[in-house]
Amino acid sequence: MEYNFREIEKKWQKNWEDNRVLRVENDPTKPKYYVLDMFPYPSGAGLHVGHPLGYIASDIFSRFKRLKGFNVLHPMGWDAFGLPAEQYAIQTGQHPAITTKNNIERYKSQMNMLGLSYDWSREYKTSDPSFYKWTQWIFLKLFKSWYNNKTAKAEPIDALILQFEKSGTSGIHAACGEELNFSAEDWKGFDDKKKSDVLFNYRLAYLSEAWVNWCPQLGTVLANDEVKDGVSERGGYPVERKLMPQWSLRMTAYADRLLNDLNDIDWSDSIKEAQRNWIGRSEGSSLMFKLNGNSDTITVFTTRPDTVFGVTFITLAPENELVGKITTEDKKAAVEEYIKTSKNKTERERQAEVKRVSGEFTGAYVIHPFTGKEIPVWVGDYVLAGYGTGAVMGVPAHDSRDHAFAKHFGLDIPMVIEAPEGWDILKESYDGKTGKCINSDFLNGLEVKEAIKIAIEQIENRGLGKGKVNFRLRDAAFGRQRYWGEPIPIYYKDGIPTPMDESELPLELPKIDKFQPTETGDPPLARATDWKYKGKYQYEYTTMPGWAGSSWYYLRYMDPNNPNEFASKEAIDYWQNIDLYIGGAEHSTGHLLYFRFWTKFLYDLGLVPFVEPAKKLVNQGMIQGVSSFFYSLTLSYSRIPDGNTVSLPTIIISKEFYEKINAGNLSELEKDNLMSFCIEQIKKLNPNINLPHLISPLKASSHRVDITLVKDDKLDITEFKRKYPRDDIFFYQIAETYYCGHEVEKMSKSKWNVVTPDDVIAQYGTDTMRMYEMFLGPLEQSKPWSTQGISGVHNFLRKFWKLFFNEKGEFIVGVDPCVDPTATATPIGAGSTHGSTPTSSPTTPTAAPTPAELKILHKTIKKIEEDIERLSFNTSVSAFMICLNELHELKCNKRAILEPLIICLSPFAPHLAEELWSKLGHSTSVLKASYPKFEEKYLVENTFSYPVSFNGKTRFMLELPLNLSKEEIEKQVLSSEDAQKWIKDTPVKKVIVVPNKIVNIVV
RNA sequence: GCCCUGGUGGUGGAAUUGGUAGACACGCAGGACUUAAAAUCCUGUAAACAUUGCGUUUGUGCGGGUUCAAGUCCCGCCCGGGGUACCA
Repeated sequence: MEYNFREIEKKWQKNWEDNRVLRVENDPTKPKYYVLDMFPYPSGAGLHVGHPLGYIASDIFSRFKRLKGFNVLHPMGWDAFGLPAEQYAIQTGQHPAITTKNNIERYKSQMNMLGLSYDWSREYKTSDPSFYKWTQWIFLKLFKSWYNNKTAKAEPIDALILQFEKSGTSGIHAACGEELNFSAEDWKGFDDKKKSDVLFNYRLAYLSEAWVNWCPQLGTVLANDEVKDGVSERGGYPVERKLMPQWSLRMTAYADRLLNDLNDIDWSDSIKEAQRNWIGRSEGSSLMFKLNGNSDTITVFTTRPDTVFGVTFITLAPENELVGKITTEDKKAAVEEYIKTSKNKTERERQAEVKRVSGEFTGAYVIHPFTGKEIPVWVGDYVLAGYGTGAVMGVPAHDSRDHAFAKHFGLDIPMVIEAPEGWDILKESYDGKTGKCINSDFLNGLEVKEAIKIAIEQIENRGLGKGKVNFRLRDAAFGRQRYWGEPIPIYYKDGIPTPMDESELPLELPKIDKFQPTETGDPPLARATDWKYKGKYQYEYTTMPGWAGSSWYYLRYMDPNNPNEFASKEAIDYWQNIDLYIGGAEHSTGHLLYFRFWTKFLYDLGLVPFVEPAKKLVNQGMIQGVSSFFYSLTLSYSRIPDGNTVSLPTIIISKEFYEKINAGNLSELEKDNLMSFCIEQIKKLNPNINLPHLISPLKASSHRVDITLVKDDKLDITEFKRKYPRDDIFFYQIAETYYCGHEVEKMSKSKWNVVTPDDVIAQYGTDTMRMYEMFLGPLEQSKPWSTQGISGVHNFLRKFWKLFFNEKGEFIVGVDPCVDPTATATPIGAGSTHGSTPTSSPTTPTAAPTPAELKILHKTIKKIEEDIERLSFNTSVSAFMICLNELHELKCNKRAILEPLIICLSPFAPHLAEELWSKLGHSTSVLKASYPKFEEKYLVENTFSYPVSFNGKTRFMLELPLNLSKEEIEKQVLSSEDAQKWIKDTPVKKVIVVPNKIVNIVV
């Protein structure tokens, strides 16, 4: 009987669905295991072969954990709010909900085709009001909380208000926008609006005037992690800085915990490192500089207070509000001009100009707090408004940026830390953190590390500032001027942002006629007519960003249909946090930070009993596409005297020609031939034209071609011509085969290099696809997609299948009543031969297994288990192949061996396993079986084949009993014939014996 | 620039704690079966030299080092991939 994967796979996918075998109950009697894939944003393109890599891995892992007796939660849902569907809506008018729904259907059918064991009864999408009700609910909790630095946790804002009423800000140590100081009386005197403004300084979800990343083309604000290289991550549109009222989440309050707790989770070093860098903790000190002849002060943040005697200027960020205040009359025009031009720069321009120094002197001076010297104050856009205090002390000798600035404007560069011998401080700053202080008064002679400590002490003693920690991490911009997101449950009453009551949630997205901003520049939600709180008050028009729902979605799977809570306490207590989380590395600083932040917040509120959402995180590598290219001449003409237009032919040339042309290596002869060919074709296309004047030098360009037209770099010219039926395409000097060039790139529709799992599955089946993706290499490694080698995996499955059949195609592995190593979960129904009828066979498949066979089996059981546990799926596929090769050699088809093997294989090739399992007479799914127990006794050997090496080079093998002592081994080895041959007359200096490993003889 | 990764046959990759480098698979070559092909099965396959056979030497990006022993550890470089970008 042939291995008919098409039939088998269809049959079992239907069976799993019909019998709801993949359903998971919250069953406290069983140990839990939570395996989660990062849920996808369902784009219109569907899944390509890169997507399933992680899904298959997590599926194998889940199925394995089930076999090991765990109650496994392995759900899937949809990150359904987002920009692409809305952009599409703007272009076509199709409601994003419809686009999203269609895309989800496609994704889901593809996932089912992959045999993924999701419990679809727990599915949801973040755009369901029943889901985003709880996203809004968490937002309200954030709104109603502040962060108490004393207790290091979020606390109710009401408690803070009580404190204000009692004692004002005194004794309060809060995470806030700016340090405020007011008394209880002051507080009581504030009107409602003022109180609201003050509280926004403390709330974890707050509204403020803030510098934001504004993307005019998308018409919205973006978070830092949504901006890459100064352009939007989605769409690649320019981003500029803009000051506007803005909802933000006070994530900076959690910076320390987000950093420290990284130590306790099993995530890859690279992700942890990326997060550490993103959070960017730096220790230093604040330091005040008094303005000369003025009561104002400038406070800077520095990590190098040891260099304070090397300060020769102060630089303020252009956005710093002190600039306007301190600039002297004569400098005003120039400074204002400078601020204006720097403000108008997009982020991209600003970044591109990093190397170019710019700035302007304000005319103001400060007094150096230790030397009393006058120090000029400058403005420069290398100083960022959003970091530290938006002001730096310029120490040109020991900071490369200050150095560039000082050099450009001719400021002093005095050395205060001893640089290594021969260092030219005028040429390059010495930024190193070792050396002794010089020219530094009380710091002289101290090492940098010690000097930093002393300097901070002095600064604090003199009341000039204090030791401080700064973070690069910014508060997360939370509002989007967009339609397709969760509405923010806030309305405006007398101009005061007021939260809705939790009982009034969800606040549903209103219907609107168009998805663009209004004519007056308001977000699309302003188009909703009669959309007012209690018919009276205007709602907030911005919506939440794409990452809002994904910051807590993993909790909803635990109790997805609960109308009363985001998830019940019982469900959360049972499932706890994610045991294994798999997804792409592109989320390392966005999603994964927000997701950790929200978890910590929910923990502070006592809503979840853990501080980290995912214990273990694995990033699957990207599967890249291989794009194909063809090459053509770029033809151009000199002006044609009679002014007629000319039709240009497309002349396709070989890769060699393309390279030669671009390198300018074409010989005169080649050039002439090519020219006359071109002229000939041009004449064909333009019969009435006199000789056109081709311009040399020749130019050539490359073009992507759909990879479905290319196989092994060979272009299918017939297909190509059929697809592009034009009479102006000519192949130059190409007779039969055209060899395309290729390049490895990201797999994407626009690059014509997409391979879908559908194609692969149609040809080889799901089980082959699953195993092949795993066989490609380590899960975390990126690799280009190639089907070279897929036949090896396919052959393996066919060979495995054939083990169960004789030459006549009859199923020959019978029911053997005496051996059932799988035991516990599924006793074999006595005599019930469900499926096909076992027949007797000359190979006696019911006979007892031999020690050799048992050894093969148990070696495999052990290896597969170990490999799955460390997510090394590629080596487990090899292990199966080795096992099969060995069984094949022994012509083994005994049930006692094959039945447990089916279980081992079932996480990888679940359909094939189910089919064989049922043919063996089982009436329940192999999903309900138990992973076979590994028995050490079958692997025990009494001899070991020692590799014997001389000076580290292996020369021969020697089989020796295991129970020999080191000395005996040495004796045996040295007296062996082979060893004597190698030793000859040279004296043996030393013999190293590592029992059961190796023998090394030094001569 | 900085941080993180990786670099092993013709190809994908294996070697888990310093202990037989190249498992497994693809590809290729040869053979069996076949009228023939496909499929299947068997054999070989790191390179160089030698070849009648035994073999010998080299070899995990490059250069050093530690060690009885290095793909694995240390130092200095080169190259690819990813992240980040004036963070004071």
